[in-house]
Amino acid sequence: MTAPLVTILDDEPEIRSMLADALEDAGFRTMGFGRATEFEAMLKTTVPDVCLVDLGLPDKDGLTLVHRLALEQGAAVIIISGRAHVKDRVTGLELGADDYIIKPFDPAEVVARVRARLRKGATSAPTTGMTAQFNGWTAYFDRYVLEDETGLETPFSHAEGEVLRLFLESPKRLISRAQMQETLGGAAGESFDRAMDVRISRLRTKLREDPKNPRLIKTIYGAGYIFLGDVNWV
Amino acid sequence: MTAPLVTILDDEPEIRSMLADALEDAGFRTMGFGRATEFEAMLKTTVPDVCLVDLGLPDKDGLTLVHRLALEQGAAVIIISGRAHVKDRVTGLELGADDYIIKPFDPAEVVARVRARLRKGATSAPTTGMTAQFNGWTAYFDRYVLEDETGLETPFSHAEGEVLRLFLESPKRLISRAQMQETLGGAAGESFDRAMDVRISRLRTKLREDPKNPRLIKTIYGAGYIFLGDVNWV
DNA sequence: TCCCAAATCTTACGAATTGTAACAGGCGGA
DNA sequence: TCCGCCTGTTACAATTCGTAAGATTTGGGA
Repeated sequence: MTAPLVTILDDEPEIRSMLADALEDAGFRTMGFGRATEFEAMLKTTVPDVCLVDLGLPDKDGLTLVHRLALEQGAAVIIISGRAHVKDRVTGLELGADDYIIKPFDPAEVVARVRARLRKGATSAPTTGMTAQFNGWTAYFDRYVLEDETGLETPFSHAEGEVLRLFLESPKRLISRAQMQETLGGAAGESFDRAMDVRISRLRTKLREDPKNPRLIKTIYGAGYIFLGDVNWV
Repeated sequence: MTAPLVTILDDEPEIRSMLADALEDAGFRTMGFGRATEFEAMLKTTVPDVCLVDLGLPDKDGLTLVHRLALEQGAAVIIISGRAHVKDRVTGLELGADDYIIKPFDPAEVVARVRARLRKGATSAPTTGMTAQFNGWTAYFDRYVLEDETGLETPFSHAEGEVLRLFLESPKRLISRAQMQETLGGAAGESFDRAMDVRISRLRTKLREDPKNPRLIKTIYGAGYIFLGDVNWV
């Protein structure tokens, strides 16, 4: 199994990146979301291990989201909120949250609490497997190897794997540049997004895409990327 | 099924009764203790579901107690402490506590957090044994010896053993450099972290890894290491 | 249809990360 | 004390990945 996946749902980008940095230093994978709708779209294809949820979301009521998460998904839910009243905390926990952290918080404590949640039971959830098959390819994320339909193996790097995983977790769906930047560039410099293009370019090469006619990774000019391909996680 | 049993370990009688009242109102059974020794005596005959532990005990260090509890018993452990520093909270949680509540607290929140712990089935962490088998190798941590599939023995040092144990405890998962630093030398400066690389290099040699194509310990550039191999602790 | 600005792709290069050999200090046992 | 082992440090080679810059493509407007 690969590193546990922690999702971060918060409308403030600085908080997202601060949490992502701390969690990635601790060895977790992270995915960040600024809106509940994007987050919910992800849930359809991916099963996170721990969900950090900010209650003050612009587009949706966080509490009902928490309630649904706790009920439907096996993931642990940790609320992060500026509302410090005992009443808020109690209702949050009663609705199914596993923990409640008050803003402002120390990233180290968040990491510790995420670890505490994972320690118990949370591993029961069938985390997204470490192998995916698509269009003749097989991607082994534990070994960082991409396998041909003929059995020929091509290694891929961590950076390439991050992109590939993002695609495979949300196939046939538009992935905006910002979204990609978020879950990828967490640790890296925020400066130039050309880095992402290079990653994708390198990934395309390994997937032997025809530059004139990409079959798997399609560019949507001005919007983002879309990964076509019938993905099957094993 | 009977009501869950919550134990309260705190040297202040008022706090004990306040918590007991709130918890019993919520439908739990409770047992109160003013000293760690009494509490430990109880543990021999009874298995609580949730343990509330105050760190400021007169007769024993609360943290080591928490550590033992978390390790040996399957019970959930919630620390209640007057020490509010982030550092205290982090160490408490890292030692195995499931939650950390700061005095003064609202009984209603304690009840909510106890419920949250009970909601997810508490399962005890697997205690690591002294011997592990993986891919033809057998590691004896009590003897500091690594055994070949042919029975050939290679001794390994303490430093190498630390790394190997870390790998064997989390196989097929990305282990970040920071995480490794933490469980190994921790205190040392960040600048001299090359020591870790050397440890791993030496371990690789003993495992007879092919430098160009490591099969067991794989490096993830910019992220950490991953140990492939089917581990079986004995 | 043609043109242009913006967006994206690709290549080359260099900074940062990691591997490993060699050296040095420390510690314990003979 | 001497000797051997363990372990951290240094130095240099190898690898990865972001950045810069030029090439190419896209989409809208003339």
